[in-house]
Amino acid sequence: MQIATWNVNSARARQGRIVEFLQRTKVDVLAMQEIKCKPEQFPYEAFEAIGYKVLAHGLNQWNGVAFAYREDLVPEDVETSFYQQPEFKDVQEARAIGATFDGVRVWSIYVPNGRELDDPHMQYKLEFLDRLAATMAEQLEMDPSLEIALVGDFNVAPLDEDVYDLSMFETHVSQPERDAFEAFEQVGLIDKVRELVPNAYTYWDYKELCFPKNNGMRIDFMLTSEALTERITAATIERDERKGELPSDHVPVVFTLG
DNA sequence: ATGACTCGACTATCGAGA
Repeated sequence: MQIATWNVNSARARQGRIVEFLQRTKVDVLAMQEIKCKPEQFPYEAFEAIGYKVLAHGLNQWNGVAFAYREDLVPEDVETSFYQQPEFKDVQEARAIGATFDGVRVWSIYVPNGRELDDPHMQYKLEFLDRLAATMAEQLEMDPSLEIALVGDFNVAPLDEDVYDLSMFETHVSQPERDAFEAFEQVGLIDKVRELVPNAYTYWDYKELCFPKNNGMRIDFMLTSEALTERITAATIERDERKGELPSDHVPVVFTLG
């Protein structure tokens, strides 16, 4: 079984590339972020034509998360938010969708952008990360044998090497954001992909030739509970997906289970 | 060697992304 995560930056604009990726890799489950549409606007036909079904959660043209999964799989216990997921201005945004595939609990997560260190969105981001870690901790305390994959765009660069030039950044690398990210490790969610694919970026801004200059960031992660981590046999970061026509600014991250 | 952001929204600038 293969699971992937990809911030696609619009499911409609990217449908051709997403379908080609699925045909090429044949991943079983693809967790998407930034689908930028409502469920009724999702381009289901292109996915169904190649044997994939879709679960989408989106409120408007912002955010939005989804799963594409092989049509023989049956998603169970679908949730479109996590327990006490924070709101911004009384709106619970479409930033989380969870479903169990073949016994693996997969969450597609799009962590809010904090914008600036003193922006209200930064407090929202930190609360979002805190609540998410607390929810995962509660579930793993009840059953440490759970196979959980918490994947998506975390909008945090945990290590200095995860950005091309530390002096260019204030957000994504701040200590509060890094502390909030480290909480996942403390509750038992492990970044096995980093061990298998060190020194790689997952995002390059569209602006200022960032990709040709390799001015990137590592902000997309696949965190796994201990039971699931033990099953991971391989991982890739699909850097070539940043090339060519109409790329997303993020690339897919993939792991394989034995 | 060059390039020099993209998407979706009340289609025309603008918010959002990081």
